[in-house]
Amino acid sequence: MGRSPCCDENGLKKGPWTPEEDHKLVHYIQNHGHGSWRALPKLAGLKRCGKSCRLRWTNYLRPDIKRGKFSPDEEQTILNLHSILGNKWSAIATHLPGRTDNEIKNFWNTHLKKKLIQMGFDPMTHRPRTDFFAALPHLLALANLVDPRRPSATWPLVDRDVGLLHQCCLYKQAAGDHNCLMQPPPPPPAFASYAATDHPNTCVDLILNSSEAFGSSSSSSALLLEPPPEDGQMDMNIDEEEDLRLLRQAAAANLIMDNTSCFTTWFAAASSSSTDDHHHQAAPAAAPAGDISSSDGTINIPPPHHDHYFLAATSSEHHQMMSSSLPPLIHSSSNPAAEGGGCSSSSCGGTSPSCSAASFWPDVLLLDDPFMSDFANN
DNA sequence: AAAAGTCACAACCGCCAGAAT
DNA sequence: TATTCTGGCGGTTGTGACTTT
Repeated sequence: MGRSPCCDENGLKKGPWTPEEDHKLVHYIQNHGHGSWRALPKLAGLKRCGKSCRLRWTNYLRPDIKRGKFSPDEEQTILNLHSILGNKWSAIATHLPGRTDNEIKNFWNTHLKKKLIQMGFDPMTHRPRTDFFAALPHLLALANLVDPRRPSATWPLVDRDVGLLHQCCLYKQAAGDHNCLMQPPPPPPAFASYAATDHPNTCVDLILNSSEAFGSSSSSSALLLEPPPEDGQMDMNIDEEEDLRLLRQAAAANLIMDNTSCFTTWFAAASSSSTDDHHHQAAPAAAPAGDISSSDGTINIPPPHHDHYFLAATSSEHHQMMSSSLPPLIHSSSNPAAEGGGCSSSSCGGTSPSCSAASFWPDVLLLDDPFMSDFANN
């Protein structure tokens, strides 16, 4: 029962609109209204299909369109709405006067999506990403930081790594563990200012505590490592075999951020193939080039103050508890867009999380926005 | 200065739902 | 009821502008 595309007719122009065409279209609609879009081109003297005219008008020529950069408020609104509505650009656009769905969609695809990814969030679910393999190069760099026996130094750090740390905190919060010392660091790109403050959690602290986040703070199977000497002088001559042994031991014991098995797998893989990546030097771990976004690309890490350094182990019971206490991947109840359909099968794949757009943004983001509050209450 | 790469965004395409016939 | 028309939507592409090498 298909019908031919509206632009199949011979002689109809496609491509960019000329100023003359714009003028004809605007002039006609101002005088007559658009009426039937199919009939409009002929009446307005345009060699375009009605659909092209409608898009040109609604996305570009309409007088009430606000052009220019999106304000921070608009950006936040889009993030909030997208976390609930998903890719319902037209629905999102109704809450942003003067902005078209096309404009919002473009802004999302070119800015916000990348921003979320960089922060370690899945842009579709708004939840922390779990595809740790994708971050493997960064995590390999972090592996050097994880080793508390390495001397404090000026370590390069990338925003994405901070995003991963942010994930750790969010997961821990989601797990309902209130006993952890760790508080969520601000996510990047606030990292530069974060690093410049007297925030009690240094990067090393965060990493160490993040192991608690995914294990049990009362775990009896914690793998204790040697604390640094009292004078703060650390052994620079660490035996590589011993180092690798510890790493493998950690992986084998299901350690470190292990609410996803892939991270353990990563850890095992990293430790077994890390002779090139896991140097034992006083020099900082090399971070991927071009990814450093803090002001000078570095962060000063003071000596850790823990009595013991440990890679917290997770008992299988606790591991299970942690997994079950995490928020579900799909919050369909909070996402009418996912429930009500409207996603094409090609883009959503039915039950794909990309269709659910479950919100995992902090509540403050929701409460700040009157619309979001209303939405949440209804 | 030129080539290559990246970004931003206008425009197009195909599909869908509802209205009209 | 079946078919066609129409407007709308979301995904994708093409291309010019800009940046980097």
